[in-house]
Amino acid sequence: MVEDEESLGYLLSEYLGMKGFQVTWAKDGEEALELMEKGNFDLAILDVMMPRMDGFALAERMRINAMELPFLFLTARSLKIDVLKGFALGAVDYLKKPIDEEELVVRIHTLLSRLIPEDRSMEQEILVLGQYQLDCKNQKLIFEDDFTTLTTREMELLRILAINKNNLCTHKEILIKLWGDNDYFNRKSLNVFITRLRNYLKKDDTLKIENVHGKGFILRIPNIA
Amino acid sequence: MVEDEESLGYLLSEYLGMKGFQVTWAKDGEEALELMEKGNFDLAILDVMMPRMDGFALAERMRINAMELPFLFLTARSLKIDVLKGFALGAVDYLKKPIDEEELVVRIHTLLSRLIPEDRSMEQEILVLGQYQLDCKNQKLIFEDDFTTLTTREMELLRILAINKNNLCTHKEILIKLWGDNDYFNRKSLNVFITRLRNYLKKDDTLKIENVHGKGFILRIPNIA
DNA sequence: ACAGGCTCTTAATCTTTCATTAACCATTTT
DNA sequence: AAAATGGTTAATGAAAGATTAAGAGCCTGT
Repeated sequence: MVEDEESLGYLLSEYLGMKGFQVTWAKDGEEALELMEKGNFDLAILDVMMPRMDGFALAERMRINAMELPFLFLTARSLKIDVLKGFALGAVDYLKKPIDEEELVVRIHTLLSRLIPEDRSMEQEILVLGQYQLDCKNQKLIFEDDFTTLTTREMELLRILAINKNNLCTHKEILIKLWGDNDYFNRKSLNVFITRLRNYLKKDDTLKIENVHGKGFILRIPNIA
Repeated sequence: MVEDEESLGYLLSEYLGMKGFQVTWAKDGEEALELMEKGNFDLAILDVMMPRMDGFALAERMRINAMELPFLFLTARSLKIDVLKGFALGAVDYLKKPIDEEELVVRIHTLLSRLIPEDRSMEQEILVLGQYQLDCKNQKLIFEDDFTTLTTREMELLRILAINKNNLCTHKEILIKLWGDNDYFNRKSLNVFITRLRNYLKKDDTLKIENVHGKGFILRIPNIA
């Protein structure tokens, strides 16, 4: 929750805590962005009217920093233009003040129940990567008649890159999925694994793991017509 | 849409149809249930106050009949107890009358994008700039078969200009959005980036980044008839 | 219990990238 | 003409990334 106002912030964080949510209260946009870097949140509640960086600007910055965190706005400004702007920025809800705490709670529950169930249980077993094949279940990377046995981490990383081939996978996304936490050391680990995968994949020189500075990686696999 | 009132029902179904939705209008709960039996719907919009069977009762019946159709309520009764009851029944949203049609549209879009999993259009933002395409997620500026990887700042700046194509983007607006602060040095930085973008874009000489002295910049893209 | 593989993390070091700043010139406004 | 604003190019330094090697756990079998 990002809320500059002491009284409302206190009231809401206490109330939501009482209702079983784990709430972290940031008092301005800067603080919020720092906290979000760590990454372990399910939903952000942003006040629109804040002195230094308003909620809209914060949402914009979140997008720029590639935070894939759903957010909703709280605001007294119920002008139509603001509501539309809010949704245009990608908000999942837009609540007008005065906030009714109980309503907020049920709306959060509704949103979370829609947002969290992201089960990827039905994944493909064998992914084709250029001249390679990745057998996820057996953790084999197959090239012609030969194969390498990958470690669990290597396989999971390659699998994420492969599923999103030719599309950016952000550090955050990868780290949260594989390490459960986005910090300095895990990020270093990730680099080591990227190097390993690059080595494994160099038999097919059309495959490239590209880096997008400050953002993440892209496994580039040329599309053959 | 289930709405007993002639005028509002007509207005809304027309408006939503105009906005590209395929709308079926049921005038009471019974009719709604029949239609739902056979029809393939994505979302139900239920008025709460209806004479024979109200929206809540209808939602209850839908649950009993195991219809797994997401629904939202429209109502003039904004009593807290009603809002809570609405969500308790499984509503995905609860909108208070008077309805603002535009807000309704964006809320429906937001809901559908969350509810229909295959919708990846949100992330795949690709803007067309003359002969170029800007792939925002991957930070690529594509020209024919070739592409350049842009830095984050370059991409964000070009994105803002592109979204407001042929319209002025003020320095202030840009600086607040990308740098979070509007001062002398950031402004100098902005100039450097504008120069870079002009370089990237010169393969299509119909594209121009114009300066409006003392105000800001305009990305001019001729509209082809 | 402990030796020997594995696997992952941490460290150390080197390379690359990119936003910023500076320096200087051009253009526009007053 | 002076002052302010805008444009371009290049240098700089901090941050991010790449690579290699060493260290720390963790199984497994004896």
